[in-house]
Amino acid sequence: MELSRQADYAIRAMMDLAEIPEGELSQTREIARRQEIPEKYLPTIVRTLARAGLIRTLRGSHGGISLARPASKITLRDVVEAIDGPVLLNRCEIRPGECGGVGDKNCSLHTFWERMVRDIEDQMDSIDFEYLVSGER
Amino acid sequence: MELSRQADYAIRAMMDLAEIPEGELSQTREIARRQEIPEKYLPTIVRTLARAGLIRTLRGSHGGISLARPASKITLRDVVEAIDGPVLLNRCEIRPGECGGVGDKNCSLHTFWERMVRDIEDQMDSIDFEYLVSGER
DNA sequence: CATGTTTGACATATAAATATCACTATCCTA
DNA sequence: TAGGATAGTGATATTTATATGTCAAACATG
Repeated sequence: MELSRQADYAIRAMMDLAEIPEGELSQTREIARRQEIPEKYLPTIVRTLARAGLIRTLRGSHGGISLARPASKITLRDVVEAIDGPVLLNRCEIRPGECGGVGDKNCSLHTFWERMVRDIEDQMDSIDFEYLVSGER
Repeated sequence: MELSRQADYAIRAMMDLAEIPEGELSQTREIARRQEIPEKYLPTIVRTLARAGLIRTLRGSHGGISLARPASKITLRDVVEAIDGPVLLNRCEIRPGECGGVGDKNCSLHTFWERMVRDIEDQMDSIDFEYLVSGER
């Protein structure tokens, strides 16, 4: 069970953006270099983040990208779900009622995963990028 | 963030085994059919579980597989880690100290992931296959 | 308004996970 | 001890994730 590499890259790019003063732009090439993300790969990730409304982009000379709203208003979960979709889908959850549980009884596994997903979501909801960057909230 | 399909299959196969009386054997083909796991794929997963010491196998006519120890002594974490390895590795954890945190300060992200991994591990430790199958502990 | 710079989009390449196949080793039973 | 049934193993195919490359669109500046 791992976070996808794309999500990891996205989180670090967002942290990089959260470091600079609000409203200023960074170039993806610089972010990639600082965060050790493949230079040619980051644009693909940035596009997804932009479509999800998490960052703003500006083309052209002196263009770049920036957070679409204050770092304190963007959570880890926002970023992870923008990239990977909902947390921890397993087949048991995708098709409720057909849990693969033997017989007709309720699937204990299903119940367990539901609780765990909720916990993970709650924890990721509680972490915003201002905290990640400053260590304070 | 998802569980790998292999781990999902492995968990359901183990639940299937936990349903039958201790010591009796099941055939992988039957397990695959009941749990809707690709028939040709399950042997690959079974092999990993056997090497991890979680199941016993017997070849030949009337052969099959069974849990290597009582279902109450096998946890979800045992199975998930046998298949996928340690939980939730992200690059931040793989290379401590090089968190991609900007500057030299401690990486808040790192701290967060550590806590979350511990929580997930604890939850998966607390669920054994007897509970999963019977709903009781 | 021409030029250089930077992102957007899409096509392609590579790597990893998932799934299948063919063949071998082992075991039970007659 | 021969035959059939079952798992073991490694090779191969397929699908998905990751990464790169190419060119177009937008923008600032002179």
